[in-house]
Amino acid sequence: MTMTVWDRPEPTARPVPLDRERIVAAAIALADEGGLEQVSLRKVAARLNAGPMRLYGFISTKQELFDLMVDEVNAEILPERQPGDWREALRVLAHRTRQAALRHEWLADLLGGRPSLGPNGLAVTEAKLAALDGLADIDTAMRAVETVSAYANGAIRREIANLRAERATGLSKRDWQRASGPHVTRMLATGRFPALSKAVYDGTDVDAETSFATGLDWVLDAVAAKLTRPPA
Amino acid sequence: MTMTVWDRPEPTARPVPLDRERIVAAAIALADEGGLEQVSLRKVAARLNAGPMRLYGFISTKQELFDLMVDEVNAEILPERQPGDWREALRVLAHRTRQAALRHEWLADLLGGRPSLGPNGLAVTEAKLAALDGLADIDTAMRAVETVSAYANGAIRREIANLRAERATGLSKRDWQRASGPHVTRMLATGRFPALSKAVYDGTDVDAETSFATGLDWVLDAVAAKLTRPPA
DNA sequence: TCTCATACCGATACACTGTATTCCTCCAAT
DNA sequence: ATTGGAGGAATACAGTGTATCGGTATGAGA
Repeated sequence: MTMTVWDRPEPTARPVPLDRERIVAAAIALADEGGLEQVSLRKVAARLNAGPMRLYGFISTKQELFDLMVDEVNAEILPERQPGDWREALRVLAHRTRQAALRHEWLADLLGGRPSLGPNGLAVTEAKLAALDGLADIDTAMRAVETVSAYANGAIRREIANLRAERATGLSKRDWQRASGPHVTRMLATGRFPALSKAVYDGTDVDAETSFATGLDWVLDAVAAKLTRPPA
Repeated sequence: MTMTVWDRPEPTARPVPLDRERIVAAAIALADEGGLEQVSLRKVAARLNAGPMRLYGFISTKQELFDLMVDEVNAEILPERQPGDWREALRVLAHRTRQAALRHEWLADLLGGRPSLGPNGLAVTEAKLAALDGLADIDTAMRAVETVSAYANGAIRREIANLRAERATGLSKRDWQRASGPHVTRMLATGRFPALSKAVYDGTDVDAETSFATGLDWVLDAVAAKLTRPPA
C-alpha cells in the first residue's frame, strides 16, 4: 500500500543546479539587453534563482565572468569551415568579430581589454595563425595577425562608440557633426580645424561596413606585401 | 581708531575655488597612481577639499570627467611642431599616443571608447588630416587617418593588456606563455593549436615598441600605396 | 539505521559607489 | 534691515563587489 501524499514528506527544494554555462548565458542575456553595466552579480544570480554568493563557486571575481563572456562570444566568431585563401580567412574572421560586436555591443567595451586565453579565444588566434601557415616565417605571421587584429579591434570600438553617440543624440553621424552638434559646429566655425572642417563638410559618408572593409583591405594589402618573402 | 582683532570677526572660511582644470588634474593624479577604478567622485573631491556634490557644478556625470581626462591627455599627444613629411607626422602622432598610454595606463581603458570631441581631441584629428592635405582626396585622407588610428588604438590596448597580465603574474610574457602559465601550457599540449604552439615556442619575441613600430610601418605602407592616386 | 563530519548555500555584513534632494548659510540688492 | 537667491554641504538612497558566518542537508562510516 503506497503512502498518501500527506504521509510522504515534500522533497526538500534543492537549489537550482548551476554551472558556468548557465551563469555566462544569463550574464550575456543581461548585457545584450542593457549593456555591460547592467551585469551585476546580484542580477545574474537572480536570473538563476540563486543567491549572489553562489556564483563565487564558479568564478572568483567579476572580471572572470567578463572573461568567460568574451570567450563565449569567441565561439560565435569561429567560422565553421575555414576558407583556403589566407586573405579570405583573415577577412572573414575580422568581419565575424565585427558582426559579433554588433550583436553584442558590450563586446566593444571588452575587446582588447585583456588577453583572451580561453579555449575559444585561443582557437580564434590559432585560426588566424593557421591561415598564414607555410606562407611566411612565424615571426612575420605573428606580426601580421597582430596587426590585422589591432586594426579590427580599434575599428570596431570606434564604430560602436560612434553608433552609441548617434543613438544618444538621435542624430545621424553626419547631421550631428554638420548641423546639430552645437559644440562641434562651433569649434569648426572657429577656423582652427580647416582640414577637419573640409572632411566634415565635403567628405562623402560611407556606411560603417564598407568603411571597415576598406580599411581592412588596406591592412591586408600591407600583409600581402610582406608575405612575398620566402617562408621559413 | 581701528578696531582690535577681538572686535573684528574672523573672515568666514571660503570654500576652495574650483575649476575643471583642477578637478581633471586631481582625477588624473588618482588614475595615474591606482588606475581608473581608483577614480571616484568622492576621492577626487577630497583631494580638492570639497564635498563630492560640488563637482556636479562642473560636470554632470562621471563619464564627462573621463572625457575631460582623455582630452587633457590629448594635449600631451599633440607635438609642438609638425614634421613636414605626412608619414613622419602620422608616425609621430601614433607613437606619442602610445607613450601617453604608457605614462597613463588608464588611457588604454578609455581609448576609442567614445568619440573624442574635446578641443584637444579635435586638434589631434586635425593634425592627422592636415598631414595628408593635398596628397589625396578627402575621403581617402579620412580613410587613411581612421585606419592608422584604429591600428594604433588596437595595438596600444593590447600592449597594455599584456603588460598588466605580465605584472599580475610577475612573469615575462614569454615565460608566462611557455612554461609557467599552467592553463596555456596545458592547452598547447593538447595539440589542438599547432600554429599557436609553433608561434609560442619557436617565435622570437621582440620588445613591445618595435612590434608596435613594425605594424605601424606596414599600415603606413598601405596608406602610401593609396596616396599615389591624384589628389582632389 | 543512526551519527557525525563536511561541503555548500543563503543570509548578513561591510565598505563604497554615483547621484538626487534637502537644508543651511552667506552675500547682494532692495 | 530685510529678503531673495545662489551655492556648498550634509544627508539620503539604491545599488555595487565581495568577506564572513551560520545552519542545513547530504553522504560516509559504524
